[in-house]
Amino acid sequence: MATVNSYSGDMPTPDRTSLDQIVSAARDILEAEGLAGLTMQSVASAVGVRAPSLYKRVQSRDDLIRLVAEATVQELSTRLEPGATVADYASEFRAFALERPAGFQLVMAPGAHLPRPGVEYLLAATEPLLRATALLAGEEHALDAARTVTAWATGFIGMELSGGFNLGGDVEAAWDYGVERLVAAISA
Amino acid sequence: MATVNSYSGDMPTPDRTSLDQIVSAARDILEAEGLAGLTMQSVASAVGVRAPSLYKRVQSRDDLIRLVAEATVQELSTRLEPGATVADYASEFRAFALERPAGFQLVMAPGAHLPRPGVEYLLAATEPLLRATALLAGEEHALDAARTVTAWATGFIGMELSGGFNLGGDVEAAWDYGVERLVAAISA
DNA sequence: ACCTGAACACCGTTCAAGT
DNA sequence: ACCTGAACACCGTTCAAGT
Repeated sequence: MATVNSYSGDMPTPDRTSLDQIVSAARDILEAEGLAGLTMQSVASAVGVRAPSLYKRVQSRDDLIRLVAEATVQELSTRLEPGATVADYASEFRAFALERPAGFQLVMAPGAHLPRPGVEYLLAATEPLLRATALLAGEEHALDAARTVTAWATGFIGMELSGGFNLGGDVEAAWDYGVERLVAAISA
Repeated sequence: MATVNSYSGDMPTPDRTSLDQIVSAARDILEAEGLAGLTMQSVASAVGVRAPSLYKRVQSRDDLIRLVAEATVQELSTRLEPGATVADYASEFRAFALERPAGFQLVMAPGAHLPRPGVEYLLAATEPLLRATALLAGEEHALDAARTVTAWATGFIGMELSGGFNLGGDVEAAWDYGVERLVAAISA
């Protein structure tokens, strides 16, 4: 006679985890252990299953990494509210990067052989910046200006995260100097 | 009786490879196969020995990666001749990055858990740029200006390499626009 | 002295077998 | 239907044994 916890013929077993839980655990492991530490086993263990079970929800480790990247851009998008100035946008961009450095790097500077988030996620994140740069540089230079600001901010943050500022000096002051100069540079 | 090729007691066997050859092979593999493809076995096979032999010249895979990063910065340094303008410097920087994208990324945007080249290598590479920015921005802003230019160029190239320019538009024109604006921005 | 095979503890991934 | 152990082909690294 079947008890509540035993197998009862053809009754489907309840799911022991979910894709959301897997991606969320993967994001935390990425920040704590780096990309090399993001293994199928570590993720599986974090959500309470064995590694092979992950393949029910995810096609491969690369697929999981792509989902992590997409969740990261999506979170970034919600942080970058429309209506902000270019300086606000840059500030929020940097704050996010310092909170989730590994995720930020995965999105903004992935290695050549790493999966990239779908274009639609990147477009959503750059939308509000484009509106801010249009105000400064004019509609016809909005894209160039947005790229210039994004490139600078991404490069700056990357150097900051990888300790590239070992020549000394005040990092905050260097950021403020850069924002000020960039904004002036793209203003028509 | 011993022949030429057989072991003759205590005579040391001639080295079958060298550290230079190992690092050089590793750099080529990095570009061709990515960091994940840079395995001790692939490097060993490229230089004609077995993986365990590499540990005679290299402490670990991470140590080898550090040596690769340092050789890459060193090559970059020799390319960045003193006396160049900021625009020249940026151009050469980008040309190098497009030739050795994986090495460039390893040096300029390493993940948090990757080995970094020693500071002396980075200092040597930034020296000529500091002299160029001093001419434009004045001695007291030379460092801030150099960081701003380097951050922008690194970010731009990173976006270019990772396909971040999928919103369309002319990448060369965007580069020229950025250089022009940056140079103007840091000029006193 | 340098190099190697064998071994160990890990990876990602597949698949038949369990419930 | 979901989950698992066992298996396979890989990793990095160590070490005793070969020359």
